[in-house]
Order: sequence, then C-alpha cells, then structure tokens
Amino acid sequence: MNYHEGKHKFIQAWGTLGSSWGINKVMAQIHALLLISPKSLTTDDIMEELKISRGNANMNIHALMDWGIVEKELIVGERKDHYRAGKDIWELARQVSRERRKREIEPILKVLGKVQSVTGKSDEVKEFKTVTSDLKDFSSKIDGALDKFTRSDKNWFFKMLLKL
Amino acid sequence: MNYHEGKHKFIQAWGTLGSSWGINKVMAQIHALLLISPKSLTTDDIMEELKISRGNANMNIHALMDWGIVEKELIVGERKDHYRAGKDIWELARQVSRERRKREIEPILKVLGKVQSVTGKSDEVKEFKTVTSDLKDFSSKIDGALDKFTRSDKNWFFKMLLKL
DNA sequence: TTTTATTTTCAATAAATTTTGAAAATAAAG
DNA sequence: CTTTATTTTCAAAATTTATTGAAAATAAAA
Repeated sequence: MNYHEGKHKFIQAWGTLGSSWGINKVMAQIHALLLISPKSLTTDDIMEELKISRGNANMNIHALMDWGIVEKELIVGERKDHYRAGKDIWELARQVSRERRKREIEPILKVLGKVQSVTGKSDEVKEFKTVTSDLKDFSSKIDGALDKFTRSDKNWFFKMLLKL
Repeated sequence: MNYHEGKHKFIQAWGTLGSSWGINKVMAQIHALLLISPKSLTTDDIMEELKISRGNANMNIHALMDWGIVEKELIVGERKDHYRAGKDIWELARQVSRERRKREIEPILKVLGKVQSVTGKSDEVKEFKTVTSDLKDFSSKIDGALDKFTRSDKNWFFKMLLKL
C-alpha cells in the first residue's frame, strides 16, 4: 500500500471512530492528521489536506486544544501558528479519559446523587431508588478507576493490563 | 424530591449522556425508562411517557434489542409486546462493552493492521508507521482487556476495580 | 502609524440525523 | 376465511449539528 492511500484510510477510519464516540468527524480527522505528521502543521496545511474551510479548521483545532490533546508550537521566523499533537498514545488515552471523566461522568454522578432523595414507598419508587443507587455505585467505581488511571505511571498501567 | 421529578431528571440525564457517547438520545431515554420500571412496558407506554411517535419508539426499542440490553417479554393473555431491560448494571456494562468492541474496536484494528503495509522510507512514512503501530499495540491491549472483562466473573471484576 | 498577514467569530447555509405518521405487513381473534 | 389489533417500514418533514465564507478583530511588519 502506498503512503497516500494509507494516510487517507487512517484519517477516514479515525474520523468514523470519533463519530461513533460522540466526537465530531473533522475534529478526529485533524487529530489523525497531526498524529501522523512528523512536523507541526498550519491551519492552511490542515485546510488543504482535509479540504475544509478556514472556519471549520480553526474551530476544530481549538476544540482539540480545549481537550488538551493538541498544542500550538511557535516556529521562529514564521508568521502562521503551527499545531502539533502528542505522539504518546498512552498520554493521549490518559488525557481523553481525564476530560471525559470531568465532562460526562461527573455530571451524571451529580444527577444520580440528587435523585436519591426521591421520596415514597411504592414499587416504582423502590425500583427507581435501587436502580439509580446501583448505577451510582457502579459509576463511582469506574470514576475512581479512571482517576487512578489518569494519575498512574505508564509502566504500571501496562503491567496491570497485561496481568489482567 | 418527588418521584415524577426524579424520574424526569434521570431520563433526561441518561439521554444526554447517551448523546455524548454516540448513542441516540431517545434510545438512551427508552433504556432509562425501562431500567427504572418495575414492570415491562409496551410500545404505547413508552410513546406516552416520552411523548414520541410509534415509529420512533419501535425503531429505538429494536436498536436496544440489537444491542442485547432490552428484551421482549411475552405476557400471557396480553396482545401487545412487552419490553424490559436487565437491572444488573454490571451485566449492562459487560454487554455494552461487548457490542462496542465488536462494532468499533475491531474495525479500527483491522484498518490499523492494513495500513502497516505502507511502503517508503521518508520521514512521513516512518512517522506514519510508528504512530499507527503504537496505536495498534495500544488498541490491542485495550481490546484484550475488554475481552477479559466481558468474560469475567462479576466478583472478580469488582475486587480488581477496588484493588486498582 | 499604516499596511498587510493571520486568526477568530458567527450568521447563513448545507448536511446529517432524527422523528413523524400513515400505509403495508404481520399476527391474533372471531 | 374475515376482521381487528399490533407491529414494522420508510418517504417526507423537522430538527439538530456541522460547515462555509466573509467581515471583524488581532497581531506583526513596514
């Protein structure tokens, strides 16, 4: 397979995967592009590679920076901003976990905590409290494990995965 | 908090969470509704509770059955089909993992395998092969861990989570 | 300061996804 | 077999989400 084809396949696949996990396709594609690029890229590079508008490129680059998985790199003597993605996959997974935990797990835990205060003793209320409580317990455990993971040492994590 | 309000909050929150994980909002809401319901529900029950059309209800109920997290329950003497969701959260997580692994991780692993055959020795190609290879290694490890998880015993899993 | 390059914003537009509702298909009852 | 209830399908409509492109803002150079 030639490079051009492989690159295209990878960027497409990464975009599709992103979509099915609630991440905007172009955002995932820009990330894929930066991941495999040996040098940092400008907005114009990204626009051209992915055939997207300036506004779209700019917004998604910023979303990636908000997620903490892409950063600006200032190149001396160059006017344009350059962007690059970290190449360490474990670091990437850690950062994504950190963000999703903050953005999604914590809010749902908050709701599950609140609805525990529902009053009544009908079957419906009993079932509601049991299920939401179980859900809260489970989510808390996952939350704790993710917290541990995002703070853990790379080697420890890989050893643990293997031992699993 | 009264039951009605709690129920509403929970269903809304579950729908929102679903959305940010690539799951259709109504699908997640139907699941939430069945989760907290002490008895199985008909399509009409679901339509009324969530104020959605018959077609919408039917399609999403079927999607939930395809995911293996909702099942039909035949009630003797009743014409209408009844549906129920399993109440065991661990079982739910296991089933969701199983499905996402099959639907999403396996396809990306396949692509990552294929693009490894890219030829050339430029910096770009080198970077491409390194990153996609790292990504494949990492994904395989996660895939393996998920496989283990979906086959494991509940108690073993909880003990492991705690030990973590 | 003025000019030029670059980035950011955002209203308008386009695209993708979801939802509806009614017709067709299926299944149970009479 | 005929009637009635229920489920399924799917084209059209509605809604949501993503994208464009150009104007405004910002930043660097002259």
